[in-house]
Amino acid sequence: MVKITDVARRAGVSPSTVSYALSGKRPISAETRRRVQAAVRELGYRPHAGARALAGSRSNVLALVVPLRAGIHVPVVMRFAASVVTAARAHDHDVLLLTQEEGEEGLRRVADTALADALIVMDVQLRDPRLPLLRELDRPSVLIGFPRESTGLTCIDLDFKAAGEVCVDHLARLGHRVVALVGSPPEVYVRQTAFAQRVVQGFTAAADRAGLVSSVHPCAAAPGSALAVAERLLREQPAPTGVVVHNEPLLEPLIDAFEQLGLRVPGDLSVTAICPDEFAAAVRVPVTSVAVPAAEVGARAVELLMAKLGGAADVPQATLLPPRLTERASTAPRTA
Amino acid sequence: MVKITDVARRAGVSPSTVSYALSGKRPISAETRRRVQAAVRELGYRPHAGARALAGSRSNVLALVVPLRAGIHVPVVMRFAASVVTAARAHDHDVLLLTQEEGEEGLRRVADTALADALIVMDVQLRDPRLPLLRELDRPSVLIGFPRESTGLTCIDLDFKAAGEVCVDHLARLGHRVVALVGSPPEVYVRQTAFAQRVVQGFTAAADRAGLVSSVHPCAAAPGSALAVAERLLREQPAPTGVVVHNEPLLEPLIDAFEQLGLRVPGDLSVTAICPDEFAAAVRVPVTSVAVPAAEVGARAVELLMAKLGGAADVPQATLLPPRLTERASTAPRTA
DNA sequence: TTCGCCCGTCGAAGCGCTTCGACGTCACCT
DNA sequence: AGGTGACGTCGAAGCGCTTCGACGGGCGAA
Repeated sequence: MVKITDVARRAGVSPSTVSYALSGKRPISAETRRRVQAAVRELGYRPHAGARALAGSRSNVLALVVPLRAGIHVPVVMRFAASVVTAARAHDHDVLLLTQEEGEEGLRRVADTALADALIVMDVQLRDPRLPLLRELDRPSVLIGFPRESTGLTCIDLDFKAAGEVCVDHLARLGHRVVALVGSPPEVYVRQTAFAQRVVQGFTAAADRAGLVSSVHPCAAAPGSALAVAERLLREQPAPTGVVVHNEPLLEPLIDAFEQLGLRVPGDLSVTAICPDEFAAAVRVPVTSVAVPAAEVGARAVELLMAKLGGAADVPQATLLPPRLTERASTAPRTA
Repeated sequence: MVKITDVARRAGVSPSTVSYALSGKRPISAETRRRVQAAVRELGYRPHAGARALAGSRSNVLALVVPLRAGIHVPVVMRFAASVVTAARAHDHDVLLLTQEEGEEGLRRVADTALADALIVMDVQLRDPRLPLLRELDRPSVLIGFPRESTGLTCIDLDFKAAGEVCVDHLARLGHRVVALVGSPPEVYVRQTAFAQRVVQGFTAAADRAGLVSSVHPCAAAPGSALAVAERLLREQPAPTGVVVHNEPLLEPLIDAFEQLGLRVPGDLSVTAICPDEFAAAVRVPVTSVAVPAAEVGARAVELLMAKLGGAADVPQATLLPPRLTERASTAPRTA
């Protein structure tokens, strides 16, 4: 293994000079820097992560807690995760993968052992048991999602409440008077998953405000459940003509189910969704949707963390990304 | 931060004794061990990961390369990943998440910096560019998947060739004479992804052996592509009565498409799949399938790695899990 | 009783890096 | 011409842990 002293010898300088030349924490002459870099290249030098972490008290590792649990849609989660990894690498950091099951103990472990020097937590619940821990931990953290009480924490997410509102407003503007929300699986609500709850709030509030009749239908992603919900919706009195879908895996099957029941989308029924754009655009009938900007959220979560690690005092506590609705083929003015 | 000297003082012993008491690498009296453990608990001691890695030249971190690229089904990948994380934790290791894009450079980096002390690589291609690197690296690695030439490497996976054969044999036994394989998206084959190629080999070989007419259809997971493939299959002369699906997201839509075209499953058409059991069982018509045992593969990959890290000399180079076919509702004897 | 050995413990060295204080040199100002 | 910084570099200390060799005391064997 080639170490910093090897590089120093080869470049004809002291180890500390090598360190400074590489970190830029002290001025080093252009000539010396060049020699050091040449030596690094020639020897294939890579600083030892452990040694660096010990001496510098920075591991350059971020811990990411991903929810791999019932009811959450894995491809969406992985979009967030992938963008976190990419952004972290851009800041010369690596990402440690923690699962939800590790829970608070896992967070405490990576923090206390100095394995990671910052944490990113996904799948936040309204009253999340991890919040006290995150507040007291000496390491900075960022939540992707908003708990009920977020003071003292740094949170970022799409404004899901506004997203629910935007969908309803869009349907209302098209003349729809009866709307329904096809939501995430029941267990997601039972757990009080923040983003799911917020969509319901926004959906209901906007419907009330606009004087619409509205209903909410949590919905598992089981086979045939699309058809079941579709039938249930059509039996309602009055029957909805506008539907908001907040359940990625159900989106396509649901539209199929409607058509199977003799309803045309958007002819008889307008559908909007809250999901990543790629999903909405890839459905057979491209769906008007509010984008869940996973890539942006992941990247900005990392930026926030880097700012906190850098000691910035002005890191915003709350970052709510405004919803952006893209009209596609699944919504149309109400007929008759 | 509480360190080993704090624990030592509290327990009335030397730091080295604490270390030995915790690692068990030297005999320590029961009484002393008890006092050390008490001190650890009372002070909430956690060894510093960096210091430990530096002194012990073991980081207790595994690097996992996950493929988040076109054509691969994310939920399946994450099953592997989740089981790797769980198994790693059971061995007191953590998991560093690398994406495919980081490529060879990423592997080399985590190995050379001693960030990780072992590697797990997924999504292996028949002639994978990473193989030379993995062979020369000083750190042990395990591949989930088999390249064409695997000598000098440790690989584990479902025996996909046998899986393809088992599916065909099952259909042949039911009397089907014309079979089709609905495979992964074209780009997966273009990349020479090992498991996809192996299924094709097994499928074709078994069909030839049994004297069946067979055809192979790579198939993207686009909207409406299920219907397109279904139509294409039915237009063939002779038309297949047995179908093997090796494409998770297409499984349910494909069956829907067949029924939409007037074919009953399994009445007119038998369908088998190669996918995790949970997926096959969750389709509207539960599908006879060969299980992709993601949990087992992930766990055993970690076991193999631990054996190699432990210096075991007898770690098997190749572990091919035999296919296990479960009959469900989607296959029946050929009628007429 | 004495010798030798093993068990349990200790002290010290050292893993590879960062960082702090110090020092020499040179340019610039007065 | 001497004083004053700033610049560029060096040496040494130390991050928290593991591990090696050594050592004392107890025991069994001779």
